[in-house]
Formats: sequence, structure tokens, C-alpha cells
Amino acid sequence: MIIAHKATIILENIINHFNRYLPLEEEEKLALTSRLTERKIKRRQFLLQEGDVCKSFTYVQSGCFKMYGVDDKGVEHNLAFAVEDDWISDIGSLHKEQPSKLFIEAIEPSVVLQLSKGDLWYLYSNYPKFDRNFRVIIEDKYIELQDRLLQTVSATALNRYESFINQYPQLVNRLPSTQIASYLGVTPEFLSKIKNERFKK
Amino acid sequence: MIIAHKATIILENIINHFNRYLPLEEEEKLALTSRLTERKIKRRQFLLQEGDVCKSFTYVQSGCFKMYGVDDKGVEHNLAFAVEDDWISDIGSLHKEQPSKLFIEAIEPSVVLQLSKGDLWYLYSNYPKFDRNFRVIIEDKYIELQDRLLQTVSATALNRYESFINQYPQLVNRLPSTQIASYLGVTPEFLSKIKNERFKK
DNA sequence: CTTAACCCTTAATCTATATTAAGGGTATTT
DNA sequence: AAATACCCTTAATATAGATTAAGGGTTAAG
Repeated sequence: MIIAHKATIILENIINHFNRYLPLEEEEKLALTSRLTERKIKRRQFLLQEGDVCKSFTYVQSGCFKMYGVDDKGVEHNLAFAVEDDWISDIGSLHKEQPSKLFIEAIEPSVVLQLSKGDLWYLYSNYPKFDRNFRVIIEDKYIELQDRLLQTVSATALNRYESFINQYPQLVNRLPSTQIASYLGVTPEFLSKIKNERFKK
Repeated sequence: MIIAHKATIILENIINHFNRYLPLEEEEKLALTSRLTERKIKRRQFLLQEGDVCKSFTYVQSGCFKMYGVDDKGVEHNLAFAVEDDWISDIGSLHKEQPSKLFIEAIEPSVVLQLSKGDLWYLYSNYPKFDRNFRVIIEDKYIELQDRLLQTVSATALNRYESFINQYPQLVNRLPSTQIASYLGVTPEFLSKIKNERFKK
């Protein structure tokens, strides 16, 4: 069973997160924090599984998640990682209430703060600042994703690996190579080869 | 030279576009339409070239555009197409005022309506409904892009082609194969082979 | 403490897709 | 009407990256 209760403790981080956009007024802070649900998630536990409808927008307070799809042959393909102070959810499934094609799984023991779709809508309808802040948040995510797609289709595996190292230096040591390979779109064996060649030079 | 003047003619389409989200009040309509610039774009003319900072958010009134990057070997990779009633721009470059890595080029003679960054900011600050509407617009684009990335990394070229046909049946006949190949991430030669095999079955 | 479940690497073979080359067809442009 | 620039296809050869297999190392669980 999942331990879930209204968050009462560590809300500083998420408030600071919003302060980097348009900072929230006291009333908005209260509206937000009173709707957040805190959950502790164990390693290998799922926030979302293929076929389920994604029910919440998730802020990662601590820990690390991967979001991935599984192809016909059963191979996993990582679309994104999310560590502390990032958001993760299958927005398509959440908004359109359709079964997801994706899994979201904890790579490390984690703590998250979640908003249900209803809570999100409440915030959007009553406090326009959330429209603004989430517009900017998703714009930033769109930019990242587009960059990633461009890399994926136009760069070699070696280049993609080097970009990954530049963009996420912390993750290189934190994640198992096998997860990075899945994100880069290569097999772990080939990533191993790439690393080796890189090292030789 | 580019012909550019304040739009006075066909604004129905873009107003209807917003009506599909949260419909605009008269005042908001006026605020929007008075800031739109209409431009007629010839085939092969660029809205954006690599190295330039993207200056506007563009609504396609009629015609068709491609947005693409060029790799080290000079090969083009199409990230997106935009036809009538769609938006196109390099959001990263526009927002962060950084040189773009992309080109946006007309595939057909086209008419667009453009908003400058300043106009967009004006609308966002004075009419919160634009925050809402553009939040939803970009969410939809994010969903599309994520789906595309998943396909790109987890499906075979044949599957990607079949998905393309299902998702954009109008475009299959409207665009040259060579552009579709670039979007799918294969060479025109290989796409030709795929089509051939598909037809045989 | 032991066993199982992961994780990483190396190396041989294989495959989906790229590259090169060539010919014929169709639009644009002059 | 000719010339030029595109566009599409076929086929031979080449290659980035996959697959299979095997061995050793580390971490987690019983």
C-alpha cells in the first residue's frame, strides 16, 4: 500500500519553485499547499503504468523518476528523467483522460507532492497566476523536448552522449548506465563501446 | 522585400481558433487583432533562419511551412510542419532571445498573422485569458511532440510512416515525399523502398 | 552467508537504414 | 520552348548500431 496524506511538512521547495516565475501571494500559497498530497515512493514503485489514466501532476520533492514507453519487443525507452524540484506526469493522459502509453517509475526512494486534475482546474479557474506560471513551466519543458528531438534525429549516438553529459552532469554518475542508454536511444552494450572510445581519445 | 502591413481583412479564422479554447470578449478580440501583422510569404521564403533570433509567434492563415534543423553534413531534419490554423515558431529562441538552431520555410505560398514578443507580453499582462489559452495551446503541442519522440525512439521506420499517414492523411498527398522522409528521419531512398513494400502487401 | 538479481564490459555476428550512383519524370523559371 | 531545378525510383555497396553470448562485479534479499 501507498502511504498518502495531506502534506504538512516540507513545502518550502515548491513555494520557492514558483518564486522563480511569478511569486505567489499568501492566498495563492494557501490555495496551492492545502491541495498538495505528499507521498513517499519506494525504489521501483510506479506513479503510472501503461493503460492507466494519469491522475495527477507530480512535483518531485526528492529522489528520481524515469518516464518510459515499452515497444513491441518489450524494450524500454526513457523519454525523461525527473529529479528534485522538477515536475513529471503524462500530460496527454491527464488532460484527455485517456489511457497512458507510459510508465513513471521511481529509480530512487522519493518523496512527491501531487495535484489532482480537479485541484489543478480549481487553481486555474480561481487564481489566474497559475495559468501564467504553468504556461511558462510547460513552455520550458517544450523547449527541452524540442531540443531533444532535434538531437535524436540529427546527431550521432556519441554526440548525444556528450550533450547529455553537458546538460545533466549530475545525472551521469547518479543513474545506472543502462538507464542513460535507454534515454539516448542505444543499447547498454553500444553505450559501453562509446564510453570506451571516448576514454581512449 | 517582404510585404508587411497591419491586418485588416481575414481575422475570422484566428478568432474561431480561440473560440475552441476560452472564447474572447470583444475587448480581447480587439486587443489581439489590432496587434496582428499580416504577411504574404512566397514559396521557399524563410520566416526564420539559423543564427537569427526568432522575433514572432506566427499563426498560419493559409499555406504550409516546415521547421527544420541542418546537421553537420548539411542534411535537413524536419521537426514540424504547420498548415492553416496552426501556430509555428521557435519558442526557445523567441523566449530566451537566443540565436535559433532552426529554419522555418514556406513550402507553399502562404499568408501568416504574426505577434511580436512585445505584443504577446502585452496581451499576457493585460488579459489573463491569453495566459490560459496559450497554456492550453502549448500543452497540446507538447503532447504531440512527446508522442512523436516516443515513436521516433521506439518504432521502426515503416511504423512511423504508417502513423504519419494516420495522423496527417491530408499531408501525405500535399507534401513532397522528400519532406516526409526528412520528418520521419529516413532518406528519401529508404522511404521509397518502404512505400514499395507496403504497396506489395 | 549465500543466492539471486542487477550491472557493466568485450567481442562476434547481423540488420535496418545510409550512401552513392544513375536514369527518367515534372514543375518552375528564363 | 528550352533550360534548370526538383522529385522519385531502383539497385549496389557500406555502416551505425542491434543482437547474442559469455564472464565478472556489485548490490540486495532470504
